[in-house]
Amino acid sequence: MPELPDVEGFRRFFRAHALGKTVRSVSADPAILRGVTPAALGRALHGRRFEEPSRVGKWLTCWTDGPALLFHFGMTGSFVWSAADGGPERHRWDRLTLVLAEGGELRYRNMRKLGGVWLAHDQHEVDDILATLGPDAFAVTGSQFIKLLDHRRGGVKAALMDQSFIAGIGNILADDILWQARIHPKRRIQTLTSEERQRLSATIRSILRQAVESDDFMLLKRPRLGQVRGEPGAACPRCGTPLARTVTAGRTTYFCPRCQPDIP
DNA sequence: TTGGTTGTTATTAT
DNA sequence: AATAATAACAACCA
Repeated sequence: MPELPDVEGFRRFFRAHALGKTVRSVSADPAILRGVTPAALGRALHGRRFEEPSRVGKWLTCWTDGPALLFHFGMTGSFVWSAADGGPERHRWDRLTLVLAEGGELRYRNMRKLGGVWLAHDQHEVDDILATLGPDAFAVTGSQFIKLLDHRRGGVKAALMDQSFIAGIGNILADDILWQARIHPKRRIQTLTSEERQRLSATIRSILRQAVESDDFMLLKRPRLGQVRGEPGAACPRCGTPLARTVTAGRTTYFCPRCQPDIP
């Protein structure tokens, strides 16, 4: 599922293929566009040149020398590049295709229709779309995060997944982070010791850094919960204890009952 | 055929 | 007011 490291990969991908390139034409599935029609999007982007794309949380903002395109990848979104000569054919789930004047097509593919594509005409409109997001989970400093925790009550996993609290962490990453930091997902934030808060902060930074650098989170060599989650009879990669399964904020949650004891 | 999956939003409850 | 729980959305897979 696209979480922060995946979207950071999409940012680099977009940059590698579209930076400095000019839009010749756009074709779009209206079902994936938010607040703009395919025709209006085509008019807004025609002849525009892409500038440096930026990311906050799971959102990607692709600026041109005019308006900006914003992407959210939902649970199944990705980018596909098709070179001018011999690239892959268009696919039924390619919801948006940017045909570039210099050759090639950059496609936004999304099997389902969660997520979407927005058009913003200026910085103010971009800010409006991203207004509810908390600070980016990878950009936030340790002391900023500790301060955020001071003002948050309730379950720790629910907070990590709350995009308005901190942006970029989804269900899979949250489980991995809490397992690595040895904190039970349902621990109340008020009950976390300052040592645990520090450990949580450091773990977020370390896991996100490795995930972003590895380019492919699933290939990370370090022991991770994500390597075994979902397997029948899954055991903790650290101690071999059978993993426990529960539901938090409506999402399946795996944790090690031995490494992550529940302290009320 | 049914249930499970996941990110976000909306709604309702605490 | 803030947090929690739940359903809804979409579409595939087992």
